[in-house]
Amino acid sequence: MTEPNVLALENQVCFALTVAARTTVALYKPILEPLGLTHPQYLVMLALWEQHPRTLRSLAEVLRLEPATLSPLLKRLEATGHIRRERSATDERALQVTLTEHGRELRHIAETIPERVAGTLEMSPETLIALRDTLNEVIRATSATR
Amino acid sequence: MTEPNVLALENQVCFALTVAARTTVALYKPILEPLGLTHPQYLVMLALWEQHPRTLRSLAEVLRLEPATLSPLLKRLEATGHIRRERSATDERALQVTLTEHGRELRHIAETIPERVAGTLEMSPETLIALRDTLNEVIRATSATR
DNA sequence: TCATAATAGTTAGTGTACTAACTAAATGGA
DNA sequence: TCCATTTAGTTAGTACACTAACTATTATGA
Repeated sequence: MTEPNVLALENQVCFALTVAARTTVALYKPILEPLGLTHPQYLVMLALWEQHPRTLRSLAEVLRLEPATLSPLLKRLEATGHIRRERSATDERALQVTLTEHGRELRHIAETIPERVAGTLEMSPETLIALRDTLNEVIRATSATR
Repeated sequence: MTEPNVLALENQVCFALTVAARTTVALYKPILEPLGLTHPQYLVMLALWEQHPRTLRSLAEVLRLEPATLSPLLKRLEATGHIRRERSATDERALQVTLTEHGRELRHIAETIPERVAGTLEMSPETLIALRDTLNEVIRATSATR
């Protein structure tokens, strides 16, 4: 009776998770490059296309990132002309993030991206939806304090 | 007939993937801290417990990391006394990575880790295995050139 | 054999992503 | 009202993770 090796790299869900995340993000790189965006920046744009203006805090919450991570990222997005960063008039502490004209227009091009990515994944829509749901289950279980 | 928003953050598999990877890795942090390891360093240790000594290149391949990423990481693992870095006698280009006595001994403690992590995931073994298999499918599809 | 190509690591530069420590502004009792 | 507390961002420091450019060593083929 040979017991399974619990420490085998191949058996680690977390290893599969980090590698899958990296290889999938890498898939976006050539697609996002023409838009002048990195993948984390693209996620910020998705959040802003859904609702803008919104504060750094609001973005940090939906993206599940620390404000300290987002702060310099937003500065880079401003430098590339995608967004504007300005203090809220009603609350001087809050940083209002607004899409520029350029940032708004990118949405039309971006709309073709999910299909292109899904294409190279070679997986049925059902499998992808199931994967997404399981991942959200993982996120829920691993973020008990939120 | 309302068409689904393909750009909705909630619908992005890649977003769920990166967040799940980050929150799951975060789960390991307090567990690995007593061992003086980060999660990427832990993965290197897993690879070395399976087989050592082995070269930087060999590690980069199984971990699916660039040699440039692993190079400084291994230096940190050497500084904390987990491994030894030395040039191969037969090929002066190759970097042989060997576990130290301390690095070998950590394996016993590490053997309890997978169970503890799986516990907080609150998911059945079957679901976890299915998740791992789907992730490996994603990895395969997104790494066509390997 | 000897120049050329291939291979193995390293370094520099950029961009996340985190924690801890900080500043500034708003809030909320006493 | 005014001081303590909370809230919103920023900065500094550490650690990945990538590409591009580099050095050093080994392999190869005319």
